[in-house]
Amino acid sequence: MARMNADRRRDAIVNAALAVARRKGLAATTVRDVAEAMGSSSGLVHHYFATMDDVLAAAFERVAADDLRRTAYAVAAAADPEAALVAFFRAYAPADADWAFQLWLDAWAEAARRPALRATSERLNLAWQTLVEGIIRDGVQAGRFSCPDPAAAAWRIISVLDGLALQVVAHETVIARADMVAWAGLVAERELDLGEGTLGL
Amino acid sequence: MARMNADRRRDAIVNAALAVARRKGLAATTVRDVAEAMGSSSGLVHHYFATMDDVLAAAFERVAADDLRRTAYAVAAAADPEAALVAFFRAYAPADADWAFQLWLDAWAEAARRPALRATSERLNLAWQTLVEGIIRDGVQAGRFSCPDPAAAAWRIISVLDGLALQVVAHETVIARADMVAWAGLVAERELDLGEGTLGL
DNA sequence: TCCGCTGTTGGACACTTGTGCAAGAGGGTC
DNA sequence: GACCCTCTTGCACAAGTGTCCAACAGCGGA
Repeated sequence: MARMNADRRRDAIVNAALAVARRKGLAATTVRDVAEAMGSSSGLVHHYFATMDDVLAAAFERVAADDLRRTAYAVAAAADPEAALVAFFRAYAPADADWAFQLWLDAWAEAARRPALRATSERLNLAWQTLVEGIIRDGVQAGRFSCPDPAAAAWRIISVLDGLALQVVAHETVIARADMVAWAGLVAERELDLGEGTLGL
Repeated sequence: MARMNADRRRDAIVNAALAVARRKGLAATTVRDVAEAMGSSSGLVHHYFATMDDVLAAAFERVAADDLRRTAYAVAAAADPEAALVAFFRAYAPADADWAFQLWLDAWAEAARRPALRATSERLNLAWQTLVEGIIRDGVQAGRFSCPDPAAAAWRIISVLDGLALQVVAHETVIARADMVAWAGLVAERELDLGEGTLGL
């Protein structure tokens, strides 16, 4: 294997772990899988990460933080608070991202057994909530939304989305993909005292 | 080990699996764990269940179906639709049932890798939704609730609950346990066109 | 050209996993 | 007492797990 400096190699490991996790899920990803995907030896993985928990946490962080950044960017580019909210919903549930949400499912379940993964998913969940809370506060300040408790409203909006997405990804057939976003949008409209259908989701 | 007939032994295995899953989670429960908890050999487990997937599915089913029965009973005993809804919320989130919800987390995540577990969690999720939908329909018929789409409303109510519970169990600190029920109750009040605080959750 | 640093190897280690199976034991029936 | 059916054992099997480490290789600087 070609030599790399520490930073590049760490990156390569995380990328390889992600490629495997995408196929098998976070919980089923092993050191040897990662090494093989990278085309190197398994010892190399442990040269950079003390435990497998750390590898998985880093891989999960890469996806979730990227998604968050992408979404925050789309939100920031929106013309008004309503558009920002719509941008959030659209970015949250891209049609082909079942595997990414499966990563969340694995992270939440494995949190009980893997401390590093748990810390990462907690941090990122908080960051997503903060993003939504920010959208709401902006809308309230601009006089477009009415919401007595933006923090709580943000948690509720995120939670319906998570709860619905969970059904879509884990059970596929029970809820239609389109309903997921539409229904979460409806909850958001009620939270912010918008007319039903205002967001057009 | 004392001899048992097929039914009793199957029961004993499921109970043992549950005792282990309660401590370690569904995903981390092994054949040998189950055998040890039962005080027997590991071969015995496979005499009754073809695969480990089947054991876990049966164990999960025992808890989730019991909870459902208990909740359905409390709901049926309620004096009016509002009380039925409150009974549902109370039964859904007992203070000491973090381990039970961790089972759900494991089931959802493992659904991608274990067909039997997936089928079971799908079936039970649908049953829970049906229960809530029934409460709503009864309330609408009695003229106490107003709800244009009981099926969708039921999914939304269950999903907020799941999404919030998930944060409580996986991350513990980010959401207060009391807020979980109160917030889900608020969403339900809006779904059914009840005055805010009507349910008193 | 040689040296030393550091990235990299490949396998050892000690377990653990689900599964399959020949052999044995218990209890009821004749 | 003998028989048989069924429950039960205990281990073999092959594969896989995370972790660790002595040895090696390649590159930059002297």
